[in-house]
Amino acid sequence: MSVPQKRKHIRTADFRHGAKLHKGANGSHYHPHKKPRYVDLSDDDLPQSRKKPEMNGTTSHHKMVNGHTLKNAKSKHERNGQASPSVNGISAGEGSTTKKPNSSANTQLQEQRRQLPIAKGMCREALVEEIKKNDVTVLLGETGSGKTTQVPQYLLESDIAGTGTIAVTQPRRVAATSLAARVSKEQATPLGTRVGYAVRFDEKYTLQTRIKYMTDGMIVRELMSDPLLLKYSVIVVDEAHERTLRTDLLLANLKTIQRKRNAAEDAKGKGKADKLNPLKIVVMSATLDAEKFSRFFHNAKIIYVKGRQHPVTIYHSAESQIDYVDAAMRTFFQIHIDQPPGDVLIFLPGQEDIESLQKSLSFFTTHLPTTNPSVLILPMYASQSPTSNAKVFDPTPPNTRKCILATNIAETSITIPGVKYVIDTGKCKEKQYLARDSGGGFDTLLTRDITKSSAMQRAGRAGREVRLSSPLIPFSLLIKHDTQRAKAENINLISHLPVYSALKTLWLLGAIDKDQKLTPLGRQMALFPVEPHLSRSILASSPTTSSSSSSSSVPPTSSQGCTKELLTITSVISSSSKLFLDISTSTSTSSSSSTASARIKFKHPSGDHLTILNTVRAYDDISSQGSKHERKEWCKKHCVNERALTEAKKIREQLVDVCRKLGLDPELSCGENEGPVLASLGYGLVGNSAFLQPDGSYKQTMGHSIIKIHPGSTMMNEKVPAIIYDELVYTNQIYARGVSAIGKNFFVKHPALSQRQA
DNA sequence: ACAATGGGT
Repeated sequence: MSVPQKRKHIRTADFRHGAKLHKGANGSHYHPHKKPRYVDLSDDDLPQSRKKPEMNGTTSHHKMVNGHTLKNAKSKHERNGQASPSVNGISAGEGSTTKKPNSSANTQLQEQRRQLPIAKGMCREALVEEIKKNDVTVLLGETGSGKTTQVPQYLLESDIAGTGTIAVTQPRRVAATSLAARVSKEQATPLGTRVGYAVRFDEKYTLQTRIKYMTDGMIVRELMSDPLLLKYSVIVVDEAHERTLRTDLLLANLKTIQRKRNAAEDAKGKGKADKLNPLKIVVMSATLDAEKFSRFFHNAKIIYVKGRQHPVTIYHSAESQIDYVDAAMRTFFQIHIDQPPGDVLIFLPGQEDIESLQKSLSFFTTHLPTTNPSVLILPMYASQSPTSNAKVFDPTPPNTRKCILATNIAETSITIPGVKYVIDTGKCKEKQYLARDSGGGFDTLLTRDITKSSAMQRAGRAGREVRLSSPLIPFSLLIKHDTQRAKAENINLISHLPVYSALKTLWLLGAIDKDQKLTPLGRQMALFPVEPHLSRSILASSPTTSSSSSSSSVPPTSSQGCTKELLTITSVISSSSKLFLDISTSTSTSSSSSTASARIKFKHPSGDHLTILNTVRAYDDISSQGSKHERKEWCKKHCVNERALTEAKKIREQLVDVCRKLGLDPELSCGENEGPVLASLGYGLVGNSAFLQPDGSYKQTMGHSIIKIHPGSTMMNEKVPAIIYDELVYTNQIYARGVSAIGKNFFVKHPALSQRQA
């Protein structure tokens, strides 16, 4: 089989997410000119050696010695398993610690556990031994090795965890919940007892829970109330290679926490320190990034675990696919008509593509001869309800082929039973920051090609894969191209720009001071689980706090409190789904007018923010009087998305809790006098402001870009001297979304802006 | 003159 060559991308996100902005748990802070104390985890120092193994990365049959441990990853070639024979065969290690099966289903489950690569040979013993010996262990496990489900159980079944909880962090919600369900079954205990999970708005665990799967964002939140994470005796950071800001932040904090806790343990005998339980850290990664994590933790031991149980056959499309949705559809039918039973998983970049493919698939499947099995199409993406996402795990009905259309939500750590074929469009979406200096100054969400490790992860979801990306681009050419680009744009500068920009925003909001130290205001802001500009707006709505904490960069406070209103508006803005729905079925002209009329009904002359407030107030009126049915009808009639409102309500409850903790009155209301609402929003959105230009467009106050008001805004046809907006979206032009008119005077008074204009 | 949204709290 030929070795497919895959494009190596410069990932802007890696620069943005570089490990440089981290604040240590001890309050240390970022200095742009200082080198970080710890080894840089970002890709800036990407060694040449990494590229070479990657070329072999997609070969389907990795041969790796089971349980083979290497200190500090010195011999990289061994990882490609050149010709090392596998030493399977000795199925030791399952004797004494295995639970007694209590049913035939459980017997089967335990047999499956024993068949996992990680359970074979001496792997389990070696693993437990190493983790016992070392404070930090880096585990490089290939897809399908079983590390995510088994390692926590091994830790539990040995005495490593003591009486504490084992936390296993995941980058995705569905992964955390479905893993907990799976491992619960393997432990033969009800979900939420011995094995549980915690994701936002949904948790199932008790104080007795020993293994807790959770999203990394969740544990980062817990860090604020429990800075040493004393609840946990072992923290397993899974999918560490995903490298988001959160995982980097978590790893940086864990290093500090471990130093404190384990030092206290050493000093215990001398009676110096309080009794702190020591912390074990296990970092699990599916890619060769393991070396970086090892270096970060003072050359922690790296353990390699062999991968998948069944070889994956990868088919590439013969040529580059431009219309990848169409290509995915044609590939699906090739599989459906020619191939034996087995469910299909299709990876697509976003909701829009998923919906469009769903439409065409369901159209064509109804026209198939009845001799074919029927097709059950199941979409899966984060902004869909958890219940709908959970449907993909249901068993496939008889004489049916399940076809799952997923974003990268399904990329890691989930196993969908029955999936035998994966069709990968090779695309994903990612937020990228477009630096001010290159005409931007805002985030973009663009479709791009996936990375090599993503491709491997996706392939790992099944036994067979059809990949629609083109393998024809010569690898060497791309490296050259990337180097040129890096040179042209001055890579070092680029890597720092977003950081500077983020710091500037925080400074503008008063969250950090000139030395980049978190201010008391910033500390309060961080407690709210919303974007900084929104938490700043909430705090501005309470007269007492903003006057007491106001620094020189903050204008005088509004006289009247309006926290109640701000909580409503910011929770709706934070919701992941849109408040107003467009019914874009067949009648395009009439539907757009009906959406418009729905908005006009609640439209507030000042713009979208108070329109949101009007809508929620109207909805609350209806729900307090009417039945559930009437409420639904009302939403339908006014093109209001009830899911956005229910999600906003849950977010609002969280925000209310934070307010109470801070001693703010969440009921503080300005009633019908809505002036203070916009004034408060202005505090947070000061960087998101623009002035009217003679030609009717707007120009950023804090950037050079010309922007237009988004056609979905109530302000679309209005010409006002100045606006604030929630965000910019970049499509053919730069559009401002969530727009309100604001008095020009507010900004003239703002020191940060007047300074700039002077 | 025309609307593009991955993942996480």
